[in-house]
Amino acid sequence: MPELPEVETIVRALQTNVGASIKNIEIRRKDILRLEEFPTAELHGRTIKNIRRRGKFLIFELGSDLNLIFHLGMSGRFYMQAATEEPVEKHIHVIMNLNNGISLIYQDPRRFGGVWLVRDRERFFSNMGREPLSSGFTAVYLEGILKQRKAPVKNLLLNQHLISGIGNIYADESLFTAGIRPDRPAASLSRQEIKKLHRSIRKVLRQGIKLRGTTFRDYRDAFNESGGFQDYLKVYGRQNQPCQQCGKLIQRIRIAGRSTHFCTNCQR
DNA sequence: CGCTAGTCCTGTCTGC
DNA sequence: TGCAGACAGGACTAGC
Repeated sequence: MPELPEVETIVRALQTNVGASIKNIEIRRKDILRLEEFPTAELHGRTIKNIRRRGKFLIFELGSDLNLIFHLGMSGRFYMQAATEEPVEKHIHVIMNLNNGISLIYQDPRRFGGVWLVRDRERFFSNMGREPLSSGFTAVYLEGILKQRKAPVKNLLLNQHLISGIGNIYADESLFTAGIRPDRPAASLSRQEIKKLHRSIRKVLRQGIKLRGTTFRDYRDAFNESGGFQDYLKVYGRQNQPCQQCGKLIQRIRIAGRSTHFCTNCQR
């Protein structure tokens, strides 16, 4: 469920724990661990040097040689609570108790997410596409991704090896803002359209972050609170409702197995 | 190599 | 109220 703006929101809230150290870590479900070797003993006593995001991944830097990395999948949550509070909810898989009295809780009912313990962070992320809000994500880079490819443009926006962090909601919203149908073959976009799409992606993601993410169903931030961007969605989840720009009913189709929302009049 | 369909899992909502 | 079926902010993979 969480895409770039949601993970970014969580990371920013967790920053208050930088400098704290890990008293202990409780792994309640082993199958959420994505590595055969997962030496939890190495985590004890480690100081959290930094907390950051890469794409949809949440990274705890525990020194120059160790990173604890989470992916929230479709249904994952990551939140803080006082260590004195009992973790009562279902599907809590990891609890990290810090020496500042805070417990960090990782919860994921569907278990599409995962946890990694990674020494070489560069290598772990070597196959990932550029960050859409970084200076490296230019219109020229986007053009390079889209040209010569006949897959629907939306598929390519969702491909984490090409661009990191965009998911189903922000793909649909970016394409609406750009006025481009999601099922257009990528190679059919003109240079002007690519420029518009590039600007739209950045604009929509920035707005998503500013409003602290989208709570469409069950996303919650690190304080277990809802986001605000759901009130500003133009197409996602608005099938059969009138387009706010032209009044035509928003359509829902299926692209690459994902439900896809767009306006047949405003997007061409 | 590019692309699509199928798969993993639990919870929730809709319609009969 | 029960129950079946569809669907969900993701991402691998097998196979064409």
